[in-house]
Amino acid sequence: MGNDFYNILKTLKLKATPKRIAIMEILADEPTYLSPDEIRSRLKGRFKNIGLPTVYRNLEELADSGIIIKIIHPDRKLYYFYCHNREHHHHFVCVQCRKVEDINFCGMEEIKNEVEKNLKAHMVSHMLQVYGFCKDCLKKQTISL
Amino acid sequence: MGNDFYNILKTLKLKATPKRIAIMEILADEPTYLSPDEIRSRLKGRFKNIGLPTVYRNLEELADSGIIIKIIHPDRKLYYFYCHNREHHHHFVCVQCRKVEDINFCGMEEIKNEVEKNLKAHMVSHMLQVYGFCKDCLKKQTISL
DNA sequence: TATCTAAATAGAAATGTTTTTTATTTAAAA
DNA sequence: TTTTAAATAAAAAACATTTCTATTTAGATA
Ligand SMILES: [Mn+2]
Ligand SMILES: [Mn+2]
Ligand SMILES: [Zn+2]
Ligand SMILES: [Zn+2]
Repeated sequence: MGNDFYNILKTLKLKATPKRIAIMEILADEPTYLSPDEIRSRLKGRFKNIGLPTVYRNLEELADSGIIIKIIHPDRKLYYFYCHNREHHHHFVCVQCRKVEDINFCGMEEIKNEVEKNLKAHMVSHMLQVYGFCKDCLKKQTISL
Repeated sequence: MGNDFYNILKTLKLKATPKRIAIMEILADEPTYLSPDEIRSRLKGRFKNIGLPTVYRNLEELADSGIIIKIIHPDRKLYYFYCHNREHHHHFVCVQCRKVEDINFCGMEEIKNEVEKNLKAHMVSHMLQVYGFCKDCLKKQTISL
């Protein structure tokens, strides 16, 4: 039965509203990251009325709960992506076609060690993201490196 | 003579305007990251007229040239910081007092390997940032971890 | 199944950072 | 000095994101 978003939302103690489920379905079907407004456009095909604040609020909640991820983009806008990999990992983001791919290297141990032993600080979170051109975009030869 | 910002700007092929130099001096004197508007407030003490677009433009140019760094903050606002360390490195950012400290671990080799060998992609840039509470803020005991 | 309540929502309005525009000024090269 | 491209101030605009509030709804409970 594929992705059981209803039960995922239950587990997260969020009401399984049709719009919330639709947002997850849309993201899970999409191989690229999407902006809140693009997500709303897709929702318009399924719902007569849909408010942009609802989209923003749900995306924030779902990202906070960890079921979707927020892409930190150089253009400083918000983008979201559904990642099936439930392990801690990071992402390679293609700045041309918006593809997102897993990076299984993190270095968290070394970072944590540096922060806690050297700086005597407490690490709350870390972010690592890699930007570039993916395999397919390189093939298309539209980029001069 | 300390920091020779005039010549640094010359090297970067940027005009050494008084405001540009002042922005660099302000940042170099500051142990924390500053917002564009905070930088403008400090500039107001030195210049009668100073436009916010000028501050934004200069910060962007200086960050692009690599002489100052842009802090990617969870609050999604822009912050800038003058870092004296000219080696490639990353930062620990205290979300309470805004202190910035160097992290000398990067993992770029492993990341590059993963991106180029596994994903067959081309890496343009990467960002790594660590958020937390610094040593001093931990001492003040105002945080419950 | 009907009732209830906190959570979720639409729609409109506000927010506020960042960017654009244009006329003017200035750094620094010639 | 003269010249010119770069930098600037000021005002306006852009525009993504958030706030507000009345209404609706999911899902618990009787
Ligand atoms: Mn992933
Ligand atoms: Mn540094
Ligand atoms: Zn990690
Ligand atoms: Zn690095």
